[in-house]
Amino acid sequence: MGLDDRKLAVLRAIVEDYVATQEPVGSKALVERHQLGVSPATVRNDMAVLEEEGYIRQPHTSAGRVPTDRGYRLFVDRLSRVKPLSPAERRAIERFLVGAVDLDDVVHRTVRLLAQLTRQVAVVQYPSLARSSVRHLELVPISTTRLMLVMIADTGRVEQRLVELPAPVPADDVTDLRRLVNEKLVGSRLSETPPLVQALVEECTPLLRPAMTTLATVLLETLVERHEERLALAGTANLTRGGLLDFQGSLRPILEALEEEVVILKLIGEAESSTTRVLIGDENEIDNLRAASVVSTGYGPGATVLGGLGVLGPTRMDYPGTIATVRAVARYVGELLAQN
Amino acid sequence: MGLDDRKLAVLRAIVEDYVATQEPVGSKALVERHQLGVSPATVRNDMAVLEEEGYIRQPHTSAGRVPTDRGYRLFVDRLSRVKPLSPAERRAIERFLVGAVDLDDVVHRTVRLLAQLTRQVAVVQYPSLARSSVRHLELVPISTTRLMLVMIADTGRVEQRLVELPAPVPADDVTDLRRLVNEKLVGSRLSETPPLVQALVEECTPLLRPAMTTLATVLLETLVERHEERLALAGTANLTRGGLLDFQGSLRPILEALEEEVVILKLIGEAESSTTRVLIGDENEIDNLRAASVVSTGYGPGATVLGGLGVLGPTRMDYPGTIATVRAVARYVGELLAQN
DNA sequence: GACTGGCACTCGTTACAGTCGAGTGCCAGG
DNA sequence: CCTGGCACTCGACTGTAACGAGTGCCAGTC
Repeated sequence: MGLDDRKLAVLRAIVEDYVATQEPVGSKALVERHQLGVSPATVRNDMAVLEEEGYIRQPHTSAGRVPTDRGYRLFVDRLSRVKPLSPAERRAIERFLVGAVDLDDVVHRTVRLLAQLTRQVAVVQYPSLARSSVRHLELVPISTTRLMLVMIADTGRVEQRLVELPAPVPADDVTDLRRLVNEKLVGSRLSETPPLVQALVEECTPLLRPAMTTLATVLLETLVERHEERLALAGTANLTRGGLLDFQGSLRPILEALEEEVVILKLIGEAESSTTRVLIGDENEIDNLRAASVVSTGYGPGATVLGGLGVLGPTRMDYPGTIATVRAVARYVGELLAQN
Repeated sequence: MGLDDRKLAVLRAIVEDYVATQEPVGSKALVERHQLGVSPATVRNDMAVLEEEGYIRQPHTSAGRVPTDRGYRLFVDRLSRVKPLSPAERRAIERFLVGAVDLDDVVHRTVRLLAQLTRQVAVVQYPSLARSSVRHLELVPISTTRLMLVMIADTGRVEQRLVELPAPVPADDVTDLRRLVNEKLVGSRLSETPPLVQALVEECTPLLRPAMTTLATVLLETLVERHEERLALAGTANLTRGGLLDFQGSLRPILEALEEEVVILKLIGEAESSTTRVLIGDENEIDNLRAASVVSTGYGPGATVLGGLGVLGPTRMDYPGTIATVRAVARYVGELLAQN
């Protein structure tokens, strides 16, 4: 039941035309626009087979064909090659990312750039804390019983947290605490800190013990448990392109899903290696996104993955172009962070 | 030309019914649902006057009447009184905001709460830097020629910025720099820092002068010029309620405006006093938001205003309820920040 | 003078019938 | 295996008619 080359060519043509025109494509139009070298009737036969196999479907009898999720999948896997970016796009990327002053700035610029280039909704995860290491810990006394804990990660990410001490702690002791936590934790990956923090408490002088214990709790909470992965979003207005035909008429579920940061993080944050992932319609595990496709990849300096980024759009999207753009942007951001 | 009491009552009834049903309201339905004590014909005459004066209009001949922006304005100014919140709502607010661990958390919880209670798009500005004062400045050496500057404001806001030094600076000098900037700047409002920073450079020992100069530049940039006002957004999915009838059919312009943080900040950040502002449709200066209304207010501990918050929705919204909720949330957040 | 009941009128909505045409499936022939 | 031809389907569009909510106006009443 294998599909011969011509049937694949027909499928490719259908996907390309449908993506371009947003209208069901018929056999006649197909042979006119592509050099298939056969007649419409032949194409119709091929279409019948493709439909039987579930790669395309008819919205109604006597309408043209539309790719199914499965059809897009086949297209992405076997029928398309990644388009190289145009020089203009490359320049746009560089121009956009140059001059970012801090991490926030980098992330914001990236997400806007991605939205603009793909004309879709873009998402960028901040460099994951779990994959960062500690560059410096700072303790700032707010009052005698309150400290502000500031953690600076090697990615430039800064996290802060208020620590309520069980009893007043003099300034000198704060200095000691600061020295201790820095000596022990600086340089280690956040995912590896729990035992180190534990050790800190145990090795600590009795005098500092109570304060260190609370501090340790907050540290563990902030750095490990409360995996506070942040993300930035842009381009939601692009959802309205294609006038409600995409997304089966309602943006509601999409917008809802986009507000659930946790959900989105799961989606793009799973990238362990830096391979590009494409999730098409149904393949998506989140119900609200069954009408959408997601193209995502990991980014980071060299081969390390610090976080994920990607775009979300209608299943009817320009996959080759989108994939190329997502990859390119991820690579540039990776390089940028490497200079850090 | 004055509108007598009954005409005002008719207008109020029209606004209330239209907001509730989202359908043009006719004279018959009006007398049935409200105790106006007159016949439909009389109401029709009143309506004719109201229409002449521009408070209501007919979508088409032989349809009911719909309030105009001007009608809503009159309603808000003179015909409605702020609804007290239900105990359930008060409890919701408290429950939602209790347990926030840091400023980010407070802001995020607030914006979600506001979106949920009003069922509209909510926006919360982070406590404005310009109105905060410096609690502590930290300098973390990254390399011999790079420092991470971390500024902690009294509102709990933390800003960081990379400083590229013109020449290597030994650790001891960094300590000196840290001491100097803290001595001079801690406690002062950010808007008042420029002369202080200037003085710092001038009074500085020749040895530290070059480093201090660069540091000063970054300080001024970060703290003053680059008024980096941040904001949080939630509830965009609520725009889709009312099925595209609101916002004259297209969410596009609204979503676009919401992505322009600068624009939104202008909108809600202008609150100098903590009075509630209501902008209805056309009154809005941003073209993209001509089909929407904005209810905003300032918040902060006591009478000081640290930032703004508000909601955005269709002109056809429950103004009394929304205003009450926005005010209540702002008050709670203010109290929360006062405990800080 | 203000209100009311009655009535003709408007116009959007809905239903239904008819036409058009894109696109199909199938079949007989090359 | 491919092709041209043909009958068929069914959505999109058009035109007509009936319906009804809602109005404006007017003459009559308190």
